[in-house]
Parts: sequence; structure tokens; C-alpha cells
Amino acid sequence: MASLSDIARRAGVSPSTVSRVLAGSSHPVNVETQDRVIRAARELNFRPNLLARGLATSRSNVLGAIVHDISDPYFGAVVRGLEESARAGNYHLFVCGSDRDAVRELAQVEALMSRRVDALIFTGGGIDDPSYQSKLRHVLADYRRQGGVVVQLAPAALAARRIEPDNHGGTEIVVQHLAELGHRRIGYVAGPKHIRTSTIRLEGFRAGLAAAGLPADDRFIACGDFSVAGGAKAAGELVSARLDVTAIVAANDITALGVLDELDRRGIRVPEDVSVAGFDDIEVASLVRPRLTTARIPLAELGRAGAEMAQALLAGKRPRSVVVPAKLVVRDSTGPA
Amino acid sequence: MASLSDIARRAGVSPSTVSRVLAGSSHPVNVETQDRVIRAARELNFRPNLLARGLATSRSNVLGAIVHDISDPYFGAVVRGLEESARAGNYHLFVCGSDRDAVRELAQVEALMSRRVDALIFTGGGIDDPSYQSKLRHVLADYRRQGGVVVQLAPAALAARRIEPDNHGGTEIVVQHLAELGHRRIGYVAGPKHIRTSTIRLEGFRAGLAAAGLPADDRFIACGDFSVAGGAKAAGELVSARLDVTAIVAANDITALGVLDELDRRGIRVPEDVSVAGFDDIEVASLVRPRLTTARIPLAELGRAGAEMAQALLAGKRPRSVVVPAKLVVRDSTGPA
DNA sequence: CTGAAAGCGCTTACAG
DNA sequence: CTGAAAGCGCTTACAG
Repeated sequence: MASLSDIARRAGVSPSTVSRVLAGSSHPVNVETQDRVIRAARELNFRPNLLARGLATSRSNVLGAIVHDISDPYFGAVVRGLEESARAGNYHLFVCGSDRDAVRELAQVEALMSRRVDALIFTGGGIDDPSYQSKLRHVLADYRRQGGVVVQLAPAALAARRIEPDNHGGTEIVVQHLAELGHRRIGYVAGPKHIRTSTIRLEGFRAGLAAAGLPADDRFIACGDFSVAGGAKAAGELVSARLDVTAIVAANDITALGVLDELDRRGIRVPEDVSVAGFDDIEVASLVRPRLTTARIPLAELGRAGAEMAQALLAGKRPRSVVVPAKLVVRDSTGPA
Repeated sequence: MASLSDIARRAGVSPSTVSRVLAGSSHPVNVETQDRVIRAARELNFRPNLLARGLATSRSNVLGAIVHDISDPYFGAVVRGLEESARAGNYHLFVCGSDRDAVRELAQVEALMSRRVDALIFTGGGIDDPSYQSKLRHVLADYRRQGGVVVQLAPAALAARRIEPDNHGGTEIVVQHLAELGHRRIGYVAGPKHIRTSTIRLEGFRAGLAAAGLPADDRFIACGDFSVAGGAKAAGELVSARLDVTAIVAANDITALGVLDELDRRGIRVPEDVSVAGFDDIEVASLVRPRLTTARIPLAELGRAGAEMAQALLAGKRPRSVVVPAKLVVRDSTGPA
């Protein structure tokens, strides 16, 4: 692999000059010299060593992202947005999965720090674990001290700048929609207990019930884990409990897919017997039958905005945290009680 | 950020020694010295600068992966497998999306090379473009020369070591399945023309027809692009063409989802009026209604095997290329003609 | 078992 | 506009 000095030798200039023209420095360089350098670089097939550059500048030009599960469509869409915006800003994106595990998430954060990523973007709902939270806080304080920038695309927990979907409000409007359809016995399949987003969506559910003048009853709440299997299992519990549930709200679309699948297996018709609603509006939500009613979050945009915010912070700007509204999308899985 | 020398100073030893204990070198170090170093590192919250280490060792300990689209469930599953195996081997995974675009794919490859990733793993079906192919070949030759390792989880094109799904055979068994059900007028929705995988699956389709003694007729072949919308559009064309198609084979499951959606919109029942089959067996294949018949490729395993092969190559071993068989999964979307 | 020294491939004040 | 020099934070023969 040709290095800067190889180019310098061939072009008959100093490495400094080569660096200046090849790294696009603002330092002025004679046009003819530039030409010579560029030609030499091309002839030798020069590819800058970004590790060396990063070491010299203490900037890696990479944005680090932590996701819960890269194969989950939610994160797939968010990552796509992140990547788009990163590319547009000439950054690279380094994605790590945590599997919603505190230990692994911390390890991933440290790994990204060791690779000196310029920004850390948390895409998932924070892990609710005091010991983890405090450790993470310390680590991130270190990270900021070394010039790192932190943004969060989920409920606050790190006191970072954030772009947060309206989990609470989104769930409320789903409940309101069902209440307006005449449902009074509404079940809920929650997300994993240790995830902040789950908690907030569940609170949104309760608030929705209250707003509709419906009683709260914890027997109507089953626990899922943001997976299809978890949704199916919880749906089974809900219908076996003989509570005469006429509607089920799922904490996310993936969970709702499990609910739909399980109800279908049991011969329970949706929406004639039971209405079902999800949250997020991932692509498949409109491809299953019945098409899933859900609260839409613009996931790719969320990602794009997140990467943009990181870049803005790195550029010394002070972007403001925002809440991204969720929008009710009524499809075929909800109907009159 | 504390550096090696900071630790050295605090522990009262040389940086060399610190490096040896903290980087897990095989070089012997006195146990008490080790203790002192480790304590000092902990006290100063040391996090090694992996850019510097990479520069010094010319090993980054990261595996680079090129995917077509990170938000496509196919790649989501493969990446999950890659990540698992990478983590198990103490590597990191750096994923880049190409959007099936030759220019972008080349740019991503060069970027990964500039970051000095230890391996390059191509997960998608190669882009069929002579000029791109030859450029890529040159670039990869450079890459290998600098010690890089290349593996491909798709049809051969780079002469790299590879783990390749049986695209041809998988499509054949799907056609055979339909033929056994009595279908004689079978349509096909192909993938994007410039992708090698598309071509091979299409050839598999033709071979399947021939094996079943069915005539080949290009009017039965519509062109999709591995997207839901593309599948829907192609399905529309196929049924509008009044060819009395009784079955449609899609080049992948995503495409099949579009086919199912379009047929449903047109009031065409599956499988009563038309049978539909896909390829890959992504998770949602079993969640839509009717459940999708497809040829299953173990995607996460494919990813795992790919990362393992890369690591084996890096360890100086000579793993053999393998073909991963596809397995017919019969569900509800196919029935008697 | 330990350390001094050179080197990995860049960048960037500093001097001219 | 150009270059020599120092430095980024590690690793690793080499010598002891």
C-alpha cells in the first residue's frame, strides 16, 4: 500500500504538501503542484490510511450507533436514515447491537469509544437498570470530555440531546381510536419491562384509558418482549383469561404481528371478534391481513434527523431536542366493538 | 483520555510493559507488575486507542461487510449472524450499504479499505456490470496484497472464497412443487436484472420448468426489483396479460409479499385462484396470510458462517467454499392448480 | 522479566 | 506556497 511519503517522493514534494492536497486542507498549494500530487496519487493507487489520520487529528469521521437488534425492522429503518444522513455529511456509520442487554450495551459503547467514533447515537429505548445507568453516565462523561457527542433517539435517560418519538401520545391516540369504536374492554401487550420505551408506552395506554373514561385493570395487561413470539404468547394469555377483551393494543408492530398470528390460529377473527393495533408502522404493518392499524413514527426520518443532530453538534452548533409526533394510521385490524 | 504512558507513569513502569499486559501480549510480565499496571489502568479509566493500535499492528480487528440494503430483512438476518460470529471471535463488524449501486458499492469498498478492515464480506448477489467488475477486481487485488481477506455470501464473481446459497436448486424445487400440484402456467417475477442472484434464480426457474416438462415462454416472466412495490407491479402485469397464470413464483419473499398484496387488492384468491411462492424465508413469510410457501435459506447461519470463514482465513487457514442448500417450506400460499 | 527506541502513516503549527 | 519536525498513541524487535 502506497503511503503519503511514497506519493511525495514520486511527485517530488514533501509529505506535508501531499497531505494538504489529498486531505483537502484549506492551506494553499500551487495548482501545478496539486496536479503533480494528484497524478502521483492516482498512479500509485493511493488510499489514505484513515486510522493514521484519525490518530493524528483525533477525529475518526465515524458516527457510532447503538441499536437493540439490527434485524428488527424498526432499527433497520432507523439505521437506513442514519446511514443516509451520515453519507451526506461525509461520515461513516458504525452500528452495534446490544440485544437490550445492559452488559453488552456498555461493552459496545466502550468499544465505540475505543475506536474513537466522533458521536454516539442511541437508537433504542434506554435500559432501565440503575447500576447500568450510573455506569453509562460515567462513561459518557468521559466520552464528552474527550470531545465526543451523544444523541439519543429515545426517551431521556442520559441527559443527552435527543429526538424522541411521542410514545406516550401515540399510544393515547390508539386507545382513543378504539374507545371511539366503542371498545371498553381493551387489553394491552407491553414491551420488555426493563426498557424505558415500554414503560412510557404503557403509561400512554393507561392515560388513554383514563381519558376515555375507562377503568384501569392490570389483568388486561400482558407482558411481551417486542418479539413476534412474545406477542403471540401474551395474546394467548389475554384471551384465555376470559376477560371478554374486544381489542388488544400491542406495544409495537412486531408484537402485534404475533398477536394477529395467535388470534388467527385460535380462530378468533380480526377485527370482527377482536380489534388489534400496533405501534411504529414498520413496512409489513400494511402487508399482513388484516392490514394493521398503528401509530406511525417516521423511522427513517428519525434516523436521518439523529445523524444530522450529531453532525450539528460536532460542528459546534446547539440543536434543540425535539419530540417526533406519532400519527394514527387506521387500517383493517380495528373495527367497531 | 489517559494514554499508555499515563498508565506507565502511574504504575512506575515503561509503556512497553503496560502495552504487554494491557494488550494481552504473550510476552511474559511479572505478576506483581501486571497487578500494578492493571490497577493503574483501572484508576485512570484507561481505554486503549484502537486507531493507534491498528496503525501499529496494521490490524484493525474489524470485519467489513457490504450489504445491499440494511433495512431489507434478508440482510438484517445475515448481518445478525455476521455480528454474532464476529463478536464471538473478538472482532467488530462494520456494515455498509450499497443500494445495489455499482458506484456506491465501489466507494464503500474503498472506504472500508481505507479504514483498514481485516476482511471484506460481500453479502449480496454481485452487481453484473463489466466495468464495475473489473474495477472491483483490481481494488480487491490491492486489498489482498495488503493482507486483506475477501469472502462472498453470494454467487461467484470475485473469485473469492464463498458460501453461496443454492439459488438455482432452490428455485427448481419450488417449481417442482408447483408442477406436482398440477400447475402448468407458472409466472415468474424476477429480481433486478443487474444482480447476479436474480439471473441465477431465473435460470433455476427455467430449469425447473424444463425438468417438469413445461414449455418456456418469456411472456410469463415479469421483472421486479426485490421490493414489495416491484413485486406488486409485476404481479399486476402478469395477471393483466391474460395468460391464465395459475401460479406465480417470486424471486424473493419481499417480492412475493408485493405479489400477495396486489392479488388481494384485485380480489384474486391465494391459493384458490393463484398459488404464490417466494424465496429466502424471511421471518414475515410465516406471518402473512396466507402463509407463504418458500425456499428457505438459513440466513443468520449464512452470516455466521461467513464471518467464521473470514476469521479462519485471517488465521491462515484455508476453509473451503460451500453451497448452502435451500429447503422447500410448504405453507398456505400454494395449492392445487 | 524490563525498557529505550524506532516505527506505523498521517497532520499541522512553525519557520521561511 | 513549501518543507522539516514533532506528535498522535500504540507495538515490538532488540538488547540487557
